[in-house]
Amino acid sequence: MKPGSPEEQWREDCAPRRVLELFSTKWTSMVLHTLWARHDGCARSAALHRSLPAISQKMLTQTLREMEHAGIVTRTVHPTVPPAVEYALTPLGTRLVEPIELIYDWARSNSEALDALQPRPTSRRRGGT
Amino acid sequence: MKPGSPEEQWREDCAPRRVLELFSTKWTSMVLHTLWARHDGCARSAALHRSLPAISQKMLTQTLREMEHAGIVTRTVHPTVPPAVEYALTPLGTRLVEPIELIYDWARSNSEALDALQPRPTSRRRGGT
DNA sequence: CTGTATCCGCCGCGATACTG
DNA sequence: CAGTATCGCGGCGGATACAG
Repeated sequence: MKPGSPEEQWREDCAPRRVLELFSTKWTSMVLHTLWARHDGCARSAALHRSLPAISQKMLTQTLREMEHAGIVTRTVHPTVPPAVEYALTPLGTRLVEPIELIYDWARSNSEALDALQPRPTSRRRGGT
Repeated sequence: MKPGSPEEQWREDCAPRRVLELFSTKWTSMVLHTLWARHDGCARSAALHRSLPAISQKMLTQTLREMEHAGIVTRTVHPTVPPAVEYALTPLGTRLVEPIELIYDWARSNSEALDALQPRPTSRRRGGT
């Protein structure tokens, strides 16, 4: 235990926080999982989009850009026409996949227990009767 | 690979999505980590608050409630005066800690690489000059 | 000590339209 | 095909005040 630095580890700019922020956005983990599980770590934008139809073009690009910036994917532009852009997991990103997959495994292993819970009393309606 | 269910696994109400939503809120992972790493899986509200001074009372309660609802912590009210409320990790929650800790480990192992990246070109300012 | 209620700013994210 | 710009809404989350 470090008596002098109880919570200093939670500075906004520390590595853990930076990573957590990645996953605080809606699509990061799904894009990461999809890229890895369904595209073997390398896919074009359109292919990813087909695997994740629910994501908007805007958020797909934005999410991938943040991931690129975090060093977990690379972005390669092939100067063809029409242009083709390929996203590939970096070794760093591949190592990040493992814990993410564990979370998915956890969720699936306990889906019964999770389903037994009420839908979600979260977010109360203001004008609710 | 399941050719017939390309993205049906991403229904809003499936277990993986439900879990991801937990971590899409700002404090869940930090509360989980803190409860486990600094309080041995069991702590009173005030103690947690002391370990995470940056969180507001409101968000601490709200986050813990969502975690309770997800079955990863229990909430025990001791009818004393003043009241004491104790939050404890469930076995389910304890198993969820592992992948979370791996993410922290990943972040710490690669903090150098992460630090080498630009601050964050994310979130562009709208009215920027 | 623990928790709820209210107000409110900020920004994540979707929809749409447009560029190369 | 890939990406950007813009608009608008919903809701996360902080501050504050109050209750048991």
